[in-house]
Amino acid sequence: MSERLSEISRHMQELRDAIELHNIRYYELDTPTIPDADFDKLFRELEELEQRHPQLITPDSPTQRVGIPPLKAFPRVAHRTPMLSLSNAFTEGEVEAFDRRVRQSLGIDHAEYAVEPKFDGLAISLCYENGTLVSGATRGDGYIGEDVTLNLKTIRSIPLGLKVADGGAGVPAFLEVRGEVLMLKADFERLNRQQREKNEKTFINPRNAAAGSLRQLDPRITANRNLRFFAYGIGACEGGNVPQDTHSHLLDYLSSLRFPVMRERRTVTGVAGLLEYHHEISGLREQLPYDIDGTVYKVNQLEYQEKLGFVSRAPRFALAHKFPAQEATTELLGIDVQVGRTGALTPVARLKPVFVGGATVTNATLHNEDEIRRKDVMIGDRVTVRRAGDVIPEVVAVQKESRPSDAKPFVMPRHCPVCGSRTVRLPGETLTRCTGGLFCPAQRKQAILHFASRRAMNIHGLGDKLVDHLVDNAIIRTPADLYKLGLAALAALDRMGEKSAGNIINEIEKSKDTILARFIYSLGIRNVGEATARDLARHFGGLDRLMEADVETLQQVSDVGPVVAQSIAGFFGERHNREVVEQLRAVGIRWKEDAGIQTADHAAGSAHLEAGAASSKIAGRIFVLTGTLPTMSREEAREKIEAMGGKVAGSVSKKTDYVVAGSDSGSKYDKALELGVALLDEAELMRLLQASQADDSSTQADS
DNA sequence: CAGCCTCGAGTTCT
DNA sequence: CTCGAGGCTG
Repeated sequence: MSERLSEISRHMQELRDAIELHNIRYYELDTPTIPDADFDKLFRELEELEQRHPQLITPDSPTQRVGIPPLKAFPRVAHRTPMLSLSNAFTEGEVEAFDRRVRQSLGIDHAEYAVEPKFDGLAISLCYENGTLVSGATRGDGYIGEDVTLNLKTIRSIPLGLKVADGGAGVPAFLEVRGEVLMLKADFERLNRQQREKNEKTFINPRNAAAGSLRQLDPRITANRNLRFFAYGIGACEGGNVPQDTHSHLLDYLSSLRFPVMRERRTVTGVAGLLEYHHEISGLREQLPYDIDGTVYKVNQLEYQEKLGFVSRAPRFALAHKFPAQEATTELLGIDVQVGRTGALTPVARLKPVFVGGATVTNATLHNEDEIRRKDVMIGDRVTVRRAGDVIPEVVAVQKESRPSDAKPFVMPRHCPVCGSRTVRLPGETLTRCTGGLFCPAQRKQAILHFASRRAMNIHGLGDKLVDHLVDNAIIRTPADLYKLGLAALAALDRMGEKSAGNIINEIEKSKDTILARFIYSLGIRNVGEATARDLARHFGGLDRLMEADVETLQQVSDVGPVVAQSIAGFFGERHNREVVEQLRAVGIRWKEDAGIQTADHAAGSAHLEAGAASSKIAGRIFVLTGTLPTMSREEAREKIEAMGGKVAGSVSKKTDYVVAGSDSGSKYDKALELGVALLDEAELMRLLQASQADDSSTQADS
């Protein structure tokens, strides 16, 4: 045995030496002597041996060099001035609104704009000190980017040093140039051809190719990718003869420093000028050598720009006018029917895979029967597909003129495709439902998944594959059964190691400590979501009081009307449900109960409001979160706001007090502008939170 | 009773 | 994110 081991050890040393040799040849001498595939084979063999004999791994093994995620390989750098995103407009109406706001704020009749195409590439920032390029970084989240200086230096159109025409006196002490790195369409095609020949993965579009190329750890690879750079603005600057009057002069200046500046830029006046330019560029789109996704408008006078300032994370003086979402046509291969947690049958279009808006789309929801009828969709049709809101695929329309003669209409099944129970569509409802209830495996699985979901009992690692397996093999039937699972039973499943089985058992155990609101939500009572579950928990304070409440008592809770009350009473009226709840309690799920506030719900609510509102700008106020915040998730922000007694709503209305906007915020941001709701960014929110926390503790200390 | 505001539910892809 | 529908308010 030990002799065999020493033999293996020797072989591993040979592999290590060979790999290192090829590594050096490849990276330093640039003359690889064996094909990449053979190299990979050696590497994999070593990896396998190391996996089997971990005690034989040496610290100098080439396998130890890799495995560091490339993301971490680039140092993070803070931008001197944040790289903000632009507000988007999709319609002419939105562009008109933008121009109106600009004119009103400035008190002028006609605004002049610097306009240019919007490149579909990566925003970067280049820093020059005394005329020398010292660093370059990606946009990142706008505040912190990745330092990719070495890679940027390989881009030939980026000047490494600045030569000022006036003889050198005018070189700025510091200059930050902003622009876009991109790959030309032709270079993208060529690169993909090469990648295919080398049997390496191809890129989806020029933007991804540019991003991938810029983030190579080996600058030599970047150098071979033929990336381009175009400047479009200036961040921070000190000294030099940098123009102070207009944006277009700034671009002329950058051009004089030999930065590539796009040829299609121009200045126009008023909405008419903006729209005409947009139209013109749309027409040119196909012929341009690079991808663009719209046009950018900036108020030309720098003085005006300053006056307009910023809202949240976007300048008020600029707008990105985007082209409409790209559409594509494909074939509708069939319509499947999915069964949801509440038994709702949802028709889903199976499409011949088609590339739209940056992703390959194969499925698209058709929502319900009425939707299918409205769009007159038949199986076998050619359909137009687009990604709505840039994410969710949607069937836009049917090309009726090319409908094949054998196209079949969709018929909502009379029986559930999963359990065979009858399906019903109640009069006045749009949804068709399976009547199988928890007898239906689809509904049972969804119920368990809902129970375990993050916002309910938060059992990490219990995904749909595992639930499928557990339910199909009759290992569990109800959420309560989860808590009776043994380690042995779980580890015995295929593809489930001892370790991951242990992790899940652990997570299940952890979930036993919870709060009443989560528990109520986790039961999956129809029409009772997170918000209602919280209201119920607050009102009743204990589970027994909730379970015993009749329809009338339930309706005393705010936001609970006859329909919701009936759902709740109906749920607890079923013996099966009461049994599951009993089992869950018996198995050790626990939460704190209190007396609740069964009378005068609204009075208690307003007392709460008064207590906070006296000193706080948060308690009782309604917040809406949108976009990606720089340092925390929306979820974290919500918790912080709620901890201070604030309320977080899902949509913006007149009642909204604050909209907290991050980057890439969407329609909610626009709505906030429209309604004149106060906009905050993350930093402002944090300040607000801290201020009211200070108030809170001082008032508490006083009393 | 109408219209507005919220909440619930369902969904896709990387 | 979007749609539908429940609940509240004027």
